[in-house]
Amino acid sequence: MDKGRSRPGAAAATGAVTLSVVAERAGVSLATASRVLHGSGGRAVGDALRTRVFAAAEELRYVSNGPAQTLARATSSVVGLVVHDVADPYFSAIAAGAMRVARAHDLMVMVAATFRDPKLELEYLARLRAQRARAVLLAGSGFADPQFSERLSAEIGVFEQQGGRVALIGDHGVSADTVLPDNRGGAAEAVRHLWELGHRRIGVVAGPRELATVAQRLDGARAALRALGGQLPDEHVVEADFTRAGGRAAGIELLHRRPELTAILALNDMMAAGVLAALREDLRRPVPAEVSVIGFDDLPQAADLHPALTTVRLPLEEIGERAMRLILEDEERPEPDGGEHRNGVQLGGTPRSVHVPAVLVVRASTGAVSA
Amino acid sequence: MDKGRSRPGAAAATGAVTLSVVAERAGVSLATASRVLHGSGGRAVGDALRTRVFAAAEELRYVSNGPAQTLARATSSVVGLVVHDVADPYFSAIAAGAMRVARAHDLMVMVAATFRDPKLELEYLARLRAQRARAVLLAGSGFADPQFSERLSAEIGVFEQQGGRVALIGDHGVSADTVLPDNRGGAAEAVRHLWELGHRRIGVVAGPRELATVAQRLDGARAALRALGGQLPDEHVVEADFTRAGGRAAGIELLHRRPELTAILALNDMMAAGVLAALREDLRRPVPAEVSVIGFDDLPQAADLHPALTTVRLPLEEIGERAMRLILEDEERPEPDGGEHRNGVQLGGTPRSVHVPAVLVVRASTGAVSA
DNA sequence: CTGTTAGCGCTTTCAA
DNA sequence: TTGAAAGCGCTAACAG
Repeated sequence: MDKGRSRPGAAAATGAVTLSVVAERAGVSLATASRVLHGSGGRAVGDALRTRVFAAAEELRYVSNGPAQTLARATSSVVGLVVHDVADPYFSAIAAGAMRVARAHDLMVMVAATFRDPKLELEYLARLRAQRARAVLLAGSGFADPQFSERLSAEIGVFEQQGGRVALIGDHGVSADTVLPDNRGGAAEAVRHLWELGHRRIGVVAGPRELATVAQRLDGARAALRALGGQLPDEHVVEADFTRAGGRAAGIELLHRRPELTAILALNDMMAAGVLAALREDLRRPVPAEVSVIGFDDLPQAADLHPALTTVRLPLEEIGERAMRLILEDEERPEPDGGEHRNGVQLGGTPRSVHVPAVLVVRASTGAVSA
Repeated sequence: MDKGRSRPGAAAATGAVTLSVVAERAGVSLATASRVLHGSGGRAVGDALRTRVFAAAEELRYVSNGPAQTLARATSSVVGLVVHDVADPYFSAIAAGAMRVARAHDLMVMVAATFRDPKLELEYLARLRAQRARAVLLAGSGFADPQFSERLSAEIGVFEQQGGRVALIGDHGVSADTVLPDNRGGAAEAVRHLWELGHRRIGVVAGPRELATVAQRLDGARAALRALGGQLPDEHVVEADFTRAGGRAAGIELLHRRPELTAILALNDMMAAGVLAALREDLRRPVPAEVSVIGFDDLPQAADLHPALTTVRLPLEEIGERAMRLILEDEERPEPDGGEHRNGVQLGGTPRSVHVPAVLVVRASTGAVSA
C-alpha cells in the first residue's frame, strides 16, 4: 500500500489528487473520506471527521474520479441522447427539454448526432452502452426498415439487460418506452383546415418516406383527405430532403408538375420555409392569395416567416422532457408486480407510451381558396 | 481469481459480459484478449488467437467497459462542450461543428447547458473534470466579471494540470486557447454600412452588457460611429434579453424613446427578429422604408425573416470546428520547445488564438435613408 | 462511527 | 507471442 512505487496502471505519483490523498490529509481512512464525500445516505461519520474531510477536499480542489466511481458502483451518472442533427431546431428543442430534466436529476448528458444514418444510430447506442450510460433517449425518427428495427431491438435489448433504460421518441418499430407525437392526427388536422378553406387540390411536400415521421404524417394527410371525399394522388406528393433546401426544390417541382394546386402541406416547418421561399422568389406566386402553405412542428421561427406560417404545433421541449422522465422517473410506469426479473432488473414490463397531441396554429400563410 | 464468489463491488456473476468472459470463451488470457480488442499498436498477437478473440467478442456482443478503460488508461474518450443553451441556434450551430470534429476523432461529446449562469459554468467544468473529459470547449460568451474570470482561470488551470485541454470561444478574460470571432470589426462594418446608406441617427438593441460578446459588439459599433464623425449616445442603446422577446421589447422602447432613429443595429439575429416583429406588429413602421434594421450572426433563418435580414455573418459551424480542432489536434500550435513541463503535461505554452472574420451580408432590411 | 479489505473491468509491465 | 499479476480510484461489505 505504499505510494510512489507505481508501475502498471497510469497516472499516480504525478500528484493527482485522489480520495486517498484527501483521506490522508484529513487524517482519516479512505472509507471515511468516501463516506463523507459521496455517502449516499448522509448518515454516519461524526462531525469532527466530516469537517476535516470537507476541508481537505476543498483545499485540494478534489473532485471524484467519475469513471472509477462508475466502475465501483456499477452505475453511472450519465445519460445518452441520440439525435439526427443538433443544428436542426426540431432536435435542439427536444434536446433542451431532455437536458433540463437530466439536470434536475444531476446527470450529465452525452449527445450523439447520427445525421440520419441508421448505422450510426446503432453504433452510438453501443458506445453509450460501453460508457455505461444509465439511460438513453433515441430522439431520431425511426426508419421504416424492418431489418434495421430488428437490429435496433437487439441492441436495445442488451442495453436494457445491462440495466440501462431506453426511451424513444416516435415509432421506431420496436417495443420500448415511447413518446408518440400525434403525427397522423396533426396532419389530418392540417388537411381539414385546408379543406374548410375550400381547397380541393392539395399537394404535399414530403421528406424521405423511410422516416417514420414522414410516413405517418403523409398517412394522416391521405386518410383525412379521403375521409373528406377528396384524394391525394401520388403526383401530388414530392419527396425531398427534410430541410429548407429540400422544401424549396420540392415546392418548385410540385407546382411545376401541378400548377393547379391551391394549397401545399409541407411535412415540417423547415420544408415549409423552403416552399415559401420558392413561391416568393422562384415562382412568384402570392401566399396565401394564390396558394396556401401549411407546415408542421411549429418551430420558434415559424411565426417570423413571411407570411407567418400556419402550422401544426408539437410541444417539442415537452416531448424531450417527457421522454427523459420516462426513463429517469417511474411515475408513469404501471405496477411492475407482474414483470419478470432477471439480473435484478425488471424486464419485459409492458412498455409505456405517452401520447402527445398536435395542435393546429392558424397564422397567415393559409387562406380561403380564391379562384 | 475464481469467479462467482464476488461480494463487494457490484455487478458480476450476473452475466455481465466482461473481457475475461470473452477471454475464457476464446481460450486465451485476459491480457491477450485485451491486446487484440483494444491493442493500440495493432502489433503482437498471432492470427489464430486474434481470430478466436474477435469471434468470441462478436458472439457475446461484447463492448468494453469505458469507465474501466478510462480508469486503467488514465485517459478518456470523451470531450465536454459547455454552451449557454442548446436550443439557441447560435450555440447549436457551434455544437454541430464541434461534434463533427469530435466524431472524426472518434470521441463522445458531453454537452452541458448553463442557461447563462456563470455558476453553472464552473460547476460543469468541475464535473467534466470529474468525468476525466480529455478536453472541454467553453462555447458560452465570457462574462465581464473579473472575479468570475479568476475562478474560471483557476478551474481551467486544474483541469489542464490534470492533463485536459481547454478551448474557449470568445473572450473570457482568461488565458487559454481561444477562437475569437471578430465581434468588434463586424459591428463596425454594420455601422459603416448604415452610414453609407445615409443613416445618422442610429440606435442599438443590445443584450446584457455582462456578456463579453455584447460588450465587444457595442464597443465596435460605438468606435466606428465615432470614427465616422457620428456618435452613439447612451439613450440610443437599449439593453434586454439576448432573445427575440428581448429584441421586441427593446425595439419598442427604443423607438418610443427616440422616434427619430432611422436605423437599428440589433446585436444578434434573434433580437433583430424581435425588432422586425415590433416594427411590423407593434409600431407599424415599414422596413426599410422608414427604418432600417441590421442584425448579427447570420443564423440560417435570417434570410427568411421579413424583410430578409441584412446582418453580419459569423461562420458558426466553422467556429465550433476550429475550437474543437484547437484542443484535439496540434496543427496550429506553435513550437512547444520553450514550454515548461510539469507532471508530464506541457504548461504555459503560449495560448493560441484563432481569429475569425465577420462579413457583412446585405439583404433587404436596410435601405437608403429617405426623409 | 470508523477502519480493513476485497473487488469493479481493464491495461500494462515483466517474465517466460 | 503469450500469460501472470499489479495496480487505476473508488465502493461496500464486514468487523471492530
